[in-house]
Amino acid sequence: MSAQIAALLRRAILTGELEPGAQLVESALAISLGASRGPLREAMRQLVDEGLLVSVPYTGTRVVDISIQDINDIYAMRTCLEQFAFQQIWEQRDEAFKAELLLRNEALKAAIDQADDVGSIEAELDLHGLAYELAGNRILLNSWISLRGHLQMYWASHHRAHGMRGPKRESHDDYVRHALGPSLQAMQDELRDHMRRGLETTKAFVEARTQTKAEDS
Amino acid sequence: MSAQIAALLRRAILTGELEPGAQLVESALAISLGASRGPLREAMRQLVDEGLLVSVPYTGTRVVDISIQDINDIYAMRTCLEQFAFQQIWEQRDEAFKAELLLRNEALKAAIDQADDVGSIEAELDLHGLAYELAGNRILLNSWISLRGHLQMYWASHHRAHGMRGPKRESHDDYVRHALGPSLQAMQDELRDHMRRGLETTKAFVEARTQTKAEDS
DNA sequence: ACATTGAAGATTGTCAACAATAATATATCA
DNA sequence: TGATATATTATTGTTGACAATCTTCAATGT
Repeated sequence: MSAQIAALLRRAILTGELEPGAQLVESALAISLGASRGPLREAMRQLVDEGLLVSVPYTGTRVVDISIQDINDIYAMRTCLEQFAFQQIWEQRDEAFKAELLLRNEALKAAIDQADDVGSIEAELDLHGLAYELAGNRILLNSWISLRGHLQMYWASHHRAHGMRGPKRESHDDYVRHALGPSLQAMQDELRDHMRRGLETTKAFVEARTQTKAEDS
Repeated sequence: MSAQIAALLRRAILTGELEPGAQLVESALAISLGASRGPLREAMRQLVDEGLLVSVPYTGTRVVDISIQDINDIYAMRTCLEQFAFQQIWEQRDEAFKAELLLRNEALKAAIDQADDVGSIEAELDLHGLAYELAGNRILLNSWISLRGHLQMYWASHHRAHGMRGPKRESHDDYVRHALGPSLQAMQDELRDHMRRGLETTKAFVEARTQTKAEDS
C-alpha cells in the first residue's frame, strides 16, 4: 500500500501535477486515497528522503521548490557522472547498445512530434539514462535516478506553469553520434558542451521569467 | 522522536554494534527504546532509504550486508566524485583549507596512536570529507555522506568481527601533500592510486578471510 | 524416508483515536 | 490605532489494538 502511494505521489510530483511549494495535508490526502494516515506518512517520508518533498515538524510537508543554485549543482554532477558512465562502458559498447541508443533517440523525436511535452522530457531523460544503466554500478544508477527525478520535476512544473518548451527534435543527434563514435575524448567533450548548453537554456528561461514577473508587479 | 531514533540506530550500525545481517524486530526494539512502533518504523524506513537497512515485506528488516561488488562500485564512485570535488575547489584553496586539512590528518594520526580503530575510521573519512564539504555542491555532499556511511559500516563491522586493521599512520601523507601542492593533475593521479590501494587492501583482507573460512569447514 | 499439507507462531502492515505543537484570529489594553 | 496576550483552529506526532502475511514445524499420506 505505502509503496503504491509513494509511486502515485511521485508521479504526480514528477509530472508537475503537484506544483512546487504545494502543501500535502495528511488527513485530506489519506481520505482521497482511501487509505489511512499511517501508510501515507510512510510514503511521504520516503519522498522526503528522495528529496521530492520537504517537511517541517508540526507544520507540514510541501513539494520542494528547486532553486537555480540546485540546478547548477545538478548539471555539474550530471556532467561528472555521465562522463564517468561512458568511461565505464566505452569498451563494451556492442550492437545492442547502439540499437537501443538509436531507439531511444527515435522515441524522443516521436514524443516531440506529438507535441507531448511531459513525454518528451521523460524520453530525453531515458536517452541519457542508458549509459548509467549499462555501467553496472548500482550506486551510480541510484545517483542518476535521484538527479533525474529533480530535473523532471523542475522541467515539468515550469512547462505546466510557465510554458517552458520541451527539448528540440535534433537536440540529441550530436550526443548519439559521438556516443557511437570511436573517440571517448570526443564524447567527453560533447557531454561537457551538451550540459553547458542545457544549463544555459534552462537558466535563460528562468531569468526571462523572473524579469517578466518583475515587470508585472 | 523518530529523528533521534534514526540517529541512534545509524550510529549503532555505523560503529558495527549492529552487525550486517542482524534483524531488527520492531516490537522488541520499540520497547527497548521506550517508544512506540510508529516512530520506530519511520526511523527504520529512513535508514532503508539511506541504504543502511534492507526490508522485505511482512518478513523483517535487517542491516545490509555489503558485497565485494558493492565495495568495487563504491570505490569507483569515490574516485570519480573526489576527483570532481578537488577540481571544483582547486582554485579556491586558501590558508584555512590547508590548515584544516593538516588538522584532520593530525587527528587521524592521533586516533591511530591511541589504537582507537573506530575513531581512526571516522577520522580517515573526515579527512576525505573536507574536499566534498568545500565544493559547495549539496548533491555532491549528499552522495559522499551516503558512500561514507557504507564504507564506515563495512570497515567497522569487519574490524569488530574479523580483526581488520584500521588505516596506517602515514597512509594519507601523500594525499595531503598533493592536495596542498601546485598540480591538480598530480592530485587526480594520487587520488586514483590512493583509491586503488585502498580497494586492494580491502579486497585482500576479505579474500584472505573467505579462504580461512573455507579451511575451517 | 520423502514430499505435501495444514496449523501455529512470529512479524510486519493498517487503522482510528488521542496528544502535542504551530499558525491564525480575536480580544484587550495602552 | 497599534501592539500584545490569549483563545481557537488546523496540522502533525504518537499510541495501542487489530488485520494480513510469511515462516516454521509437525502431522499425514505415499
